[in-house]
Amino acid sequence: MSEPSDEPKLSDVLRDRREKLGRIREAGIEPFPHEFSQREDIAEVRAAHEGLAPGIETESRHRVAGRIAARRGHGKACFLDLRDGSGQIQLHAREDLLGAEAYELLVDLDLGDIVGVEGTAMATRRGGELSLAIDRWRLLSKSLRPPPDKYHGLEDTETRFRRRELDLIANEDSRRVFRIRARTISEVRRWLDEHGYIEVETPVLQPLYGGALARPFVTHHNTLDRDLYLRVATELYLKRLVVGGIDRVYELGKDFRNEGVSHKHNPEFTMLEWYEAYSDYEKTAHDLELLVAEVAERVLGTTVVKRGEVEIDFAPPWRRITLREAILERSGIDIAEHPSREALARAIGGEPDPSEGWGKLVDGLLSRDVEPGLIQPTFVFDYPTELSPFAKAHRSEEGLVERWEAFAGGVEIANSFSELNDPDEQRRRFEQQAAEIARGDDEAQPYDEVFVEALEQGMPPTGGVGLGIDRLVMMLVGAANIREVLLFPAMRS
RNA sequence: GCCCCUGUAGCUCAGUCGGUUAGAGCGGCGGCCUUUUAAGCCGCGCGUCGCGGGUUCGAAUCCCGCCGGGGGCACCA
Repeated sequence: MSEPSDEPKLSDVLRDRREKLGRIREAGIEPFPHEFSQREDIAEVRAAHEGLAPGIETESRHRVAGRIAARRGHGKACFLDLRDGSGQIQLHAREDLLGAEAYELLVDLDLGDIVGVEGTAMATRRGGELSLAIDRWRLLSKSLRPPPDKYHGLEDTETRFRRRELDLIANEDSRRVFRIRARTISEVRRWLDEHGYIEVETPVLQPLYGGALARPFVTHHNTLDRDLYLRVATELYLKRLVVGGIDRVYELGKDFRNEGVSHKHNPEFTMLEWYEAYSDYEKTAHDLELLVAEVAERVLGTTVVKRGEVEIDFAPPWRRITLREAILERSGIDIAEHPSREALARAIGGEPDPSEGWGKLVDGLLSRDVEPGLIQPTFVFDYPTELSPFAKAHRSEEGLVERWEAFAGGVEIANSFSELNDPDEQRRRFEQQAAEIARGDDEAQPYDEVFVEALEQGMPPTGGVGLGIDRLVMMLVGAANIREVLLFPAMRS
């Protein structure tokens, strides 16, 4: 659908618009003028005349601009729907107000053309719809391609995702999703800023990747003649900043993981990570439920969101359960009774993949049996050490680390731990990861000496959180697919 | 990577036990209409039936391959 403009055979629709453009130029009208200043947002005009009684014609003049979304002609008058970024308003165009020539040119416009108009506010007699009775107008940009169907909108998913501009033109639902996304990100920032966190930017291109169990994208720096990785997480750099004395730090940006796409995965996605010194995973859990509830309240006006038929309430406190209990509850398997890889594999019943250690098997139980059932916001606490190379050992449970993951709508939305700050223990964890790599796990962590040395410098006890922004937005808008909340999601091609 | 489904006009879709010239609504074009609301009325179909090959007297329809999309599996803190 992205053929060049000199395609050999234009459809009649396209040809007609080209011809119309020619006629406009011949008439001495510039179809792409430079500006249309001193206009009001359509939403402001609407607000100024809310509740105007049917049949009333005011003297109140307004100047607005936007795209023509629909037209209903009546001979020597017509109605146009004009939409800008703030909203939509009806225009009443009458030949007696505009003059014959201006009226004819207006009627000759196409749906999708962008115009600026001036007129007085009125409400129609029967419907009482607020309208502008226009007496001046000007073409601001000629549209050479037809807009999507004005009633059905644009439904083809491929076109909606590949040509998001058409989706935004056609579908109010889509416009709403991305307004909510923007407000969500801004409210998350505001919450962190107000709680004393410093926002930072760390490298996206990294000589060594780390901070998450994931495969990276590899790229190449030409003049340095070396491979670099696109970050899979911001974790290790942010903790170095905590070592540096930034006690409350966060970064909100893209991570990249070389993985397949699914309804909850996109190769590049927006992640928030924050770290608070002198804190632990109990505190971060409390902060997360507070943050999400406050953001939902500010963005949506409620902590309750609908997801299909189900209502999810983000008001704290969220349910808390240990990983062991969660798995026992959903699968009947008590992982504590099967401490070896072989025993657990036997309990599950499948033949274990040689690249899967005990931790991976536990992880499999979690994502297959537990995660889909966690609809109301839930913290799952206390994970196997093997799965969490950067989390601190549990203060009382052998073999576990102080880590939780938060789930809602059957999807993981956040992850947190009491950060490991013992450099020697961190070294041992990296060695464990090396063993996983040797076993064939290509998502294990490469050894990062600079990071360990940073810990040797001394890092205070710290709580850290990663919150998946796309997934949070999915929850807030009730989307079942991550692509609905990404403007330009990854597509096969 | 595997399995299933799918691709028809600018948009939304019908048509597929193989059979005349491929249809509808919206949009577009021409005409009527000065308070409509998916405005209405009259007339006009604007098309590489995803692409390539095959079977057949005849293919949108059946077969094979390719490309795009969707769903599921796998993968994925």
